[in-house]
Amino acid sequence: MASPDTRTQILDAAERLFAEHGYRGTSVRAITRLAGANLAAVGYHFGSKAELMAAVARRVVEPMNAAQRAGLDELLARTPDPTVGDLVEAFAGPMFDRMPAGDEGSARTSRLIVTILSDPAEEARNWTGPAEDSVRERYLAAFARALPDLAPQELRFRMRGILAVTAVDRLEAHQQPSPGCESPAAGEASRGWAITFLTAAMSAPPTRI
Amino acid sequence: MASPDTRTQILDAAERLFAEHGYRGTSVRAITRLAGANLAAVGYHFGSKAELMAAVARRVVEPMNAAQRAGLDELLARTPDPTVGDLVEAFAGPMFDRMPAGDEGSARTSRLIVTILSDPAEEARNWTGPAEDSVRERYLAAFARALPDLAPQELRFRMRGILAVTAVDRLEAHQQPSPGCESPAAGEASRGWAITFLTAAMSAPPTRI
DNA sequence: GTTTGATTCATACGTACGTTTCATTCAAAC
DNA sequence: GTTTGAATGAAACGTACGTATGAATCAAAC
Repeated sequence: MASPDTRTQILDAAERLFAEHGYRGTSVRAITRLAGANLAAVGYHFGSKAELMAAVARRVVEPMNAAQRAGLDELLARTPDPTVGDLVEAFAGPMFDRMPAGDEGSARTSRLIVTILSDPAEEARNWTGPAEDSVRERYLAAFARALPDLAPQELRFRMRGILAVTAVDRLEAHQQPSPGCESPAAGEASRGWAITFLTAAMSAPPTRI
Repeated sequence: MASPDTRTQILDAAERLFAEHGYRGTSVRAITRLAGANLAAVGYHFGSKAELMAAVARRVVEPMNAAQRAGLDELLARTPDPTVGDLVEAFAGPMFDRMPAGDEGSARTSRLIVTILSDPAEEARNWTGPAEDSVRERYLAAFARALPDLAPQELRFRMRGILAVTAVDRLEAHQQPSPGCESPAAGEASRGWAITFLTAAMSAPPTRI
């Protein structure tokens, strides 16, 4: 299908640059330059810049989704009614765990996910498929069982909150080395902080009208 | 200084387009077209696209910061030790409240703030000044008094969480009319949901190592 | 009525972009 | 050794961008 892998090197370079500068802030020329490939290679292997971004997004989002799905499966195999804390851990945990790409790749992955979620480019709406939607719906149902008093709309709001907190934390962790701040330990600790923060938030009693 | 206001019309148009398509996704030509102004007007009134964005950011962020500052002042005037819930309300509330621009302007304002916070463009680092940093530091100190057991780093993480939840909620509220979902009531209710969510999250006991 | 200074206008400049084209390379199949 | 088809390479295409220029406009000051 490919050589020792021009294609993969383009994917790697694109992942890094898209994460750092966004979709519109990254040129095909910069990608191929970093990948050591020819400009036309993007067209040849992916068709267009947008399809390259979709391929990058797929490669990044899929393993995280698989981890979320596996976590929920394990949880439900142990007990039909997991606690809120367990659900938060299974859902948010994978966003903090190391991805196959390695150590620094982890932060970059999360940063890229934020880019995907928040990029105002119109193309961004089609970067992710319906796969992660189905995982989210499953978690939604599980949370609904654990929080029977919560209105569906408020529950949906809170699930968005989980995404927001994890994503934005990873974002700032990556893009701002923090001016005179706590970068070293924070990277390790933020996963725990997030679980604490989000478990308490999800467990809050329903908002009274 | 100006006509009935080419300058203001450019600011309005830029605010809307930057919010919808991001900094890089918005061209000076699109701005001046929407504003009914000439292409060169941006250069004349603001100097450059980047300086225009800075002016837009200033105009949007300043009143929200003022509201946050005023809320904290009022709170501290009433009691030296406000509750966590009061602080959350005073800090997060203004992000949901209507801005002078009017009804739909509110969502757009919040969306723009997200753009400012999350835009990967290098220019974005200089769009906001040190003013809002000082407000955040004051809230940080107030929260620290209300949550004496919390390590400073974890507190800082949680404050980022407030920004994340409010910002991302407004983001999705504006950019996705939600496929078959709860847009109508959600706009009204999300402020309350956010306060509930964030107050519980901020009040969580410290994370055990 | 003329001058003045601020604003608007049409237009051009130089650059960078995404994409396309077509020739070239190169390892494997025959 | 030749053929073949995938892969790479160098270069150009047309378009859009941010910015700059200098003439035209126009209300107010004199």
